[in-house]
Amino acid sequence: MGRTPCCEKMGLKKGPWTAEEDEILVSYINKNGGHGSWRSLPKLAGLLRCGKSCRLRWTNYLRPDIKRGPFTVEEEKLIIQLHGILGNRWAAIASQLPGRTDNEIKNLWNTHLKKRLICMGLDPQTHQPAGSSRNPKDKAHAGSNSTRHMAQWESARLEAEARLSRESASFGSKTDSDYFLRIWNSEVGESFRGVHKSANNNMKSSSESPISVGSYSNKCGSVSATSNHVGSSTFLKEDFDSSCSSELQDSSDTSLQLLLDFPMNNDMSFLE
DNA sequence: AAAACATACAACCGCACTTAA
DNA sequence: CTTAAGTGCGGTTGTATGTTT
Repeated sequence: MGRTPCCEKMGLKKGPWTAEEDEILVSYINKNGGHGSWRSLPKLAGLLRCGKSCRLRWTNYLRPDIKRGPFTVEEEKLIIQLHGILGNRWAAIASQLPGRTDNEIKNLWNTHLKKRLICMGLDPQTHQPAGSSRNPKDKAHAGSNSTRHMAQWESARLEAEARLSRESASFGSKTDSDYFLRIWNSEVGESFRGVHKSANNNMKSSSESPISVGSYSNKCGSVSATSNHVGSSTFLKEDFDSSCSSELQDSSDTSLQLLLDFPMNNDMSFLE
């Protein structure tokens, strides 16, 4: 159907935003209690930018709730975990990291995290050991990782719900279970359930489960325990030695560990 | 000191999806 | 139902900055 350009291209500015432009955009949005129509915003605000550019600048940089500064180790771990589940769905991943934008996460992934996975000998797309899916058949197979994983998710969800109802009277603080349910009920879980739906008919019980999350954590555990060629991948030692072997310090670590250590054989004893 | 190279990140582009007429 | 506008998203590029030679 052929899209028309979002704006007249002639005479509109491109490239980096100036402080003046930022100020105009921010004050316009503040004054009007929102951006309204992005398309008409530049004209109304007096900016020589297209609406798309304004939206991008606002959502990725000027929004007041944006958390700037370096990513924490926990955030990086979470991104890797979520990427294993969701793939390159940056917006969905960003929705689990308050104050972080999809663009920021995408940049982090492309500049740091992807390399780390490669250094660890993992395929950054499938989170499988590199070279394990050279067979073209495996390419199609890779798409079913989440399919195989969904039974575990579903089981874990049911377990968590049951456990939560048991514990709800005695716990006021965050537990593994409620964190799991929070994810399950979030966009991530929603996305996963979407996969579940579409793949439901193809679902077969599988004894082995080389799913992304499970195999990833296992790989990390074994690598950090045995690898002699860590080299530049300090990530392995610093992040995963601590996360895989030391005491968990807080609920977020615990929650992450829940995902990292997701069992590969439907053994849900970790929930007990 | 300067050129070459590498890295990080903001911004752009185009496609896909949603919604309203 | 069809069509086009509006918006969101992911891939990619351009440029500023840092590092190495």
